[in-house]
Amino acid sequence: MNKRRKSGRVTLSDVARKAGVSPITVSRALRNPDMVSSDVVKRVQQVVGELGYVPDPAARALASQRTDVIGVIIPSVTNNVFSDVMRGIYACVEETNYRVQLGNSRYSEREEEKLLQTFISQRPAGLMISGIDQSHAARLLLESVSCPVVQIMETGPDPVDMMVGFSHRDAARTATEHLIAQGYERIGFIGARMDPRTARRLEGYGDALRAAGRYDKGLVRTTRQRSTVTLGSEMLLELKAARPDLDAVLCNNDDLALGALFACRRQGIDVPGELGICGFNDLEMMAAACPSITSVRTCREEMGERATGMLIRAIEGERPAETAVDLGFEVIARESTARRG
Amino acid sequence: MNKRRKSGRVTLSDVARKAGVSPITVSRALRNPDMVSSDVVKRVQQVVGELGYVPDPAARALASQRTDVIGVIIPSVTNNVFSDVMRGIYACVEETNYRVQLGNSRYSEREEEKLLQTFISQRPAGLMISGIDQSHAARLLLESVSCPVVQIMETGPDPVDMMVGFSHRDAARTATEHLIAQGYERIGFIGARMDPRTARRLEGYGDALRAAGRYDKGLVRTTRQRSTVTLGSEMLLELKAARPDLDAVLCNNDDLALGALFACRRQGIDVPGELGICGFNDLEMMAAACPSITSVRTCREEMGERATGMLIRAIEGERPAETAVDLGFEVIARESTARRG
DNA sequence: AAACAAGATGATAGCGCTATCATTGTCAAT
DNA sequence: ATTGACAATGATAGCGCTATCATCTTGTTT
Repeated sequence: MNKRRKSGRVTLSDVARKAGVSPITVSRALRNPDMVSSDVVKRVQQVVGELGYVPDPAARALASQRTDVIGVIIPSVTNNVFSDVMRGIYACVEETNYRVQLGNSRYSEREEEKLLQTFISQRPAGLMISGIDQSHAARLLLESVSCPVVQIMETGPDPVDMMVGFSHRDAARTATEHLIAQGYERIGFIGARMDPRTARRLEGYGDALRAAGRYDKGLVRTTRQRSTVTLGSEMLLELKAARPDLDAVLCNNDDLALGALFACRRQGIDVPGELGICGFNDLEMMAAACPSITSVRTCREEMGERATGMLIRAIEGERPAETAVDLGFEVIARESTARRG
Repeated sequence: MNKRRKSGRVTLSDVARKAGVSPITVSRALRNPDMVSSDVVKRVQQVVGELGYVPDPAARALASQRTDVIGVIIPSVTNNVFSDVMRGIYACVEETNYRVQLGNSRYSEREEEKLLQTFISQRPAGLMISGIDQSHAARLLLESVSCPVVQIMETGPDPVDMMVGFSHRDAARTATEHLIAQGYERIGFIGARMDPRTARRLEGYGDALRAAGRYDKGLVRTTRQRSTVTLGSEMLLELKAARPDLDAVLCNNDDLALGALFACRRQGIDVPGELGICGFNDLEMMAAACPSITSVRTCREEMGERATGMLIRAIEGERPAETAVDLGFEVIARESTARRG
């Protein structure tokens, strides 16, 4: 009777025994093959295959004080914007040995701090966090952590470590300037889920209109509700009812823009003649819509990829020269704002 | 000079020393408080707070042979359908101590097997996998694993362990019958990303039309491309060009349906008069569209929640009575198929 | 031939936790 | 008073891996 636990798992020692070398040599053959003669490496790999050995990540983490985990904290798993970023992250990570651990802060600072705590207790290889508006506590945690960190989605001064994003404020300003250039005069703003990025877009909208001497806060509608297409319809109708002179609207994101478009169709409001509509993010459907919808193209997938690439390079000791990358944006003008076109 | 490694981390022993008890007692106070006197528990918790102790999951995993990880394998992180399911999963998991580890198989069997292998090496507390069409190797892995397993998205005979989903075939059949009942006669099908679930929907479509004596394979268009709104427009136009007598179309999913709607608008095809359109999944935007689009409502979020709940209960030893849950579906009739209504 | 560097391998000792069994103290039953 | 049952706590020994230092080959240098 063996009273000791034992998991029944094939271990390094099993491989070592069968290959006729010591366990530590097997470890080296698998992790640092160039420290071991090439025929030993070959023999070890053969035995690994025969026995179906799979390393135990927990044991490795405990012994070496490090893991292959890249912790990613985003505020929403549902939002299209983040799922595009995730796609970029997975695309980049999948050809490496790193694993992604996803945390969902649900737009809550408390939740974010808790997640950070949990992640850090796992000694992650790297951390990725969305936004630049961490709470003080979260910021301290991030600064004290010993692994590389990338902030994504935005650019800003004073990165914790690295940063990949673009300026939401500039993007919204440019989009608003586009509406002005198209000859629209009373340009509204509708925004849902007012997170810090959305707030900065609203600022950019304000910048452009103030510069043109046309800012009117009665044309702005925001809500904390989660943004949906239906909500876009409702908000547009509400704004239009309150301000019948409204002749264009900058939407906080594409869902709202699509909702606004449908509302117009339903009410017989001509787009772009009677009302111009501009979205934000340029989801794929914007081009397909009828009329097609002007939007601000942002490189979401690329953002995930670049951030992951930088993180992995930093983990492996090659700190990139440029630690803050601005991926920019582009206003894609389409039918929905083609008043003079 | 201490040559031993040491991570600088606060450990159980530090807490034990300060609280004046043995490490194992601290462990018990935290994991099984009812095995320890209540004042010791209180004292330990106090010290944990003062020292900021956070348990090391790797050490725990190694010593106890188990983790709090729930492995989830889905084919796509971008697809709206899965992100709704994910939302349900996270909603359920976030109030527990389990963690989700997400794996993205990208619709590849190889990838799925690899992920399964990786997950299993981590001794997960439970596994969730989408679909019922695992490869033989994956099936063997799942059957040999010692933790509970839930298959989601579909129902079918012969679950590995537990199952939560609905019948895609029945759903598509019912949707097709709805089109027939609305008086449509030449009903087409457009489908992208032909995964097993999509294939079963196509079968359901065929079932209904064959039963009505109206099946015509020339009315079916499928592609392996990933589905997008733009693709929906293209496929509809192509099908309509090839078969001008087409008077309704069942779309494999809502993106395609939306694309089809936009294409009709662009071509001046009247919906629902000249063409009926039915989607699948009932994404939120279907109700907001103009005309609103008929679709098959599926309980994606609930599916994630139920599956996670069942998994956690099984992990904790309470095997649910019902191991295969059919969540059903509902055809939501809207304007896009209201030819007689 | 002696001395040494570099390369390959091994022995040892943990990483931070928990399973297991052993010990102690307490109280009711005999 | 003696016994046993039970509750609370502790001592010990790993879980499967790798960091560290030690040893043993080689080939190279003078």
